[in-house]
Amino acid sequence: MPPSILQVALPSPLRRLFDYQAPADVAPEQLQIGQRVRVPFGRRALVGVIAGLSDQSKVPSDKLKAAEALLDRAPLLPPSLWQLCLWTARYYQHGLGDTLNVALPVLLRQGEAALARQDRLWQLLPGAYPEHPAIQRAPKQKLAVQTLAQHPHGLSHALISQWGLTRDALEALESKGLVERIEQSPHHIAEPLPLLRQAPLTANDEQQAALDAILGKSGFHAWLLEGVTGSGKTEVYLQAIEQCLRSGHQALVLIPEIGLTPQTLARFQQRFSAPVVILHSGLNDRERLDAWIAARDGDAGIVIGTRSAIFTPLARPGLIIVDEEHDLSYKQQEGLRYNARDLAVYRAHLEKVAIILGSATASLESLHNVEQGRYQLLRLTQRAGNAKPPSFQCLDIRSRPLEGGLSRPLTLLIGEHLSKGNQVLVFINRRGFAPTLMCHDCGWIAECKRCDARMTVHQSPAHLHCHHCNSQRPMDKHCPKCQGSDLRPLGAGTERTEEHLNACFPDFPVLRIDRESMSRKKAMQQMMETIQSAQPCILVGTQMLAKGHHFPDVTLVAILDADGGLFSADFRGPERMAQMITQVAGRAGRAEKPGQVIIQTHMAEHPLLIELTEQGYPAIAKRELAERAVAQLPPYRFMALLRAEANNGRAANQFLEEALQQAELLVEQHQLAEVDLLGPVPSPMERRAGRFRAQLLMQAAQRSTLHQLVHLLLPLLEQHPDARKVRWSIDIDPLDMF
DNA sequence: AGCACGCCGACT
DNA sequence: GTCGGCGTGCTC
Repeated sequence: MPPSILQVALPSPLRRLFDYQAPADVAPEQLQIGQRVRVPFGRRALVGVIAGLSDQSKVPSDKLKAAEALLDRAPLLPPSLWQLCLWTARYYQHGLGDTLNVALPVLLRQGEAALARQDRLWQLLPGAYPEHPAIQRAPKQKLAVQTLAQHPHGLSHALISQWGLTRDALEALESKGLVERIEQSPHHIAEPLPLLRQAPLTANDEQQAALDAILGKSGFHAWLLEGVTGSGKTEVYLQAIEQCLRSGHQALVLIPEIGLTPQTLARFQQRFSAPVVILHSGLNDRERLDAWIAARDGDAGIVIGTRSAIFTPLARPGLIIVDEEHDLSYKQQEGLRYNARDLAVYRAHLEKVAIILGSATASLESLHNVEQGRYQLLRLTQRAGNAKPPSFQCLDIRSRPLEGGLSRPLTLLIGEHLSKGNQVLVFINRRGFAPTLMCHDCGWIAECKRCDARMTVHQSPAHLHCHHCNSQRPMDKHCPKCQGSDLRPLGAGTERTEEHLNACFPDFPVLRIDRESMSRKKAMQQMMETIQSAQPCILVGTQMLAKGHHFPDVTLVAILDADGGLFSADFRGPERMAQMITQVAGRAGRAEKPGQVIIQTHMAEHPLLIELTEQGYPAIAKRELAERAVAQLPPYRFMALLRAEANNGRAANQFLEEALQQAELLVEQHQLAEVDLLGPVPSPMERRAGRFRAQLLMQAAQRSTLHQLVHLLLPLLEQHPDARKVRWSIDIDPLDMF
């Protein structure tokens, strides 16, 4: 008798499975692990996934309900992706149901059929050609005809936007009798198309060596591709993908979350005629599901997406790429706190395919994996066209007055570069007008009412804004403490720097690039046009400037305030700062226009800055790693962070105190070796959005010890009566301590 | 997490 | 008199 009790993973924070009887109309032989079922749960109906089958249950039979319906005829996910989800839940100590909830597209979580829609295809009719007189004044229609000409078997309606086509243009062509719409079942057999739309660039020696290495191995292999900006990592990706496609496989590419529309994506689409699926935040639920199905069924050759794309199933995986692998956006910072880069490596292992981790400033974790022989290092050191690396220089601003965050010598230097017809990039990692509003009479400072933080001053419209909880309030007119009216913004953010530069250089455009200025969609396009026109201008911006884009006509990069990173309480502070400065610096310059990088600082003799300017990121990374080894910090030791927050400060702390006691007991009972329990301590910013936050840090020399401890501890915490009064979470391999 | 049940305060 | 505050308990 085949097992007929379903153990179902449900979208609920409860870290366990729920038993059900098979649906009345389903024979036990039809049941398989990985199928979705709709089940009654309390007073509602939920969609869950069968995670186990058994012929018995510990639940008394009068409490056992029957599932309402079986939603899939076969398991939803290919075996490797199912394994990845199981592993993710175990490794990050999260419920399987909630993990699947993160991994699956919304419509599948709601019970939608996991089948491609009946495919609507657009196809050229005989007599349609790009020079057809009826479309000579309609560039979009002309483009559509050109594109459809490359798809003799029709182009799926779902993919038209990926090819830059619009429904309107196609419908206009339809009415002109030049194209037709056909309905086709999704798995039609298409004849192979020419793979490339555009010839590859010629690889230089280093790129070729990297490609030879990567393509010379089969099965799982992890490569760390360390390439300075401009050294052509993307070309290595593209040619590796080309070979992957030629062998009939699919490639998965993870990219960081980027505010600016990345040029990289365009290069993928321009190069290949294989369907490229891009999972971006603009997709609606149906489009996302269609892309997911196209990937799972092997209809998409290349899948590109941010963090969550690591959970996209592939019918024929051949290669995984993680671009800018050091980027923090790969780590999810709430709920299931997974790191997509780390999952990607595990997934490549499961799928038995190669993975390329690329970065100009590789994370210390990855460099450590190279040391350990787990990853193999490939280096690209030459910049395209033999462009020289930028020259670094610290500018000591002690006792120099700053205006808009800029010292006089820097302002003069900016003027010089502009007058030579060059562009200038000013990096300031602070949004708003000024980070502080102070009463000049009594020293009062405007603080957030809900956080332990100062309010940031914003202009146009003038208001105070807390960047931690997003609360806003009108600017004070009088000091609430002494009634004085001399309230002054202190320090500079992007708005103030922009204002100052506008005043200094009225003849040159000043373009501000930060979250505010980018929220207007057209603004960004206009800016990109100005930048690409190569006319002299000044770019002022935050981190956003440091990601993705390259600005070939920039010859001066100014970093206004490097000192924050020098005093960071976080042990990753130096690594972050060195990555940031190197990344910003890498945006500038090309062969005939070498870049100059100026770092304003009060600490010009700080060893880290000297090391960075004289030896560069690799030297810092090497020394930092050595220091981490001595200090027994990650990646030489493993961390898990138990966080708690509550409306009342004592509750969070008390919960963690009790967790500490339980953990100490477990360490003793199970003789767990080399474990440190540190805390509980208040979070670096104790109060945020009105809640008090504290944390308990657990460290161990062995990953498995830490895993065991947390695994034993969590059920105890769940049972704890206070567990409902505080919000708590566990973070495995935390990347920041806030 | 949801959702219901249940027992005390200011309102149509 | 009720609407609704959130404490507590449960979900196969």
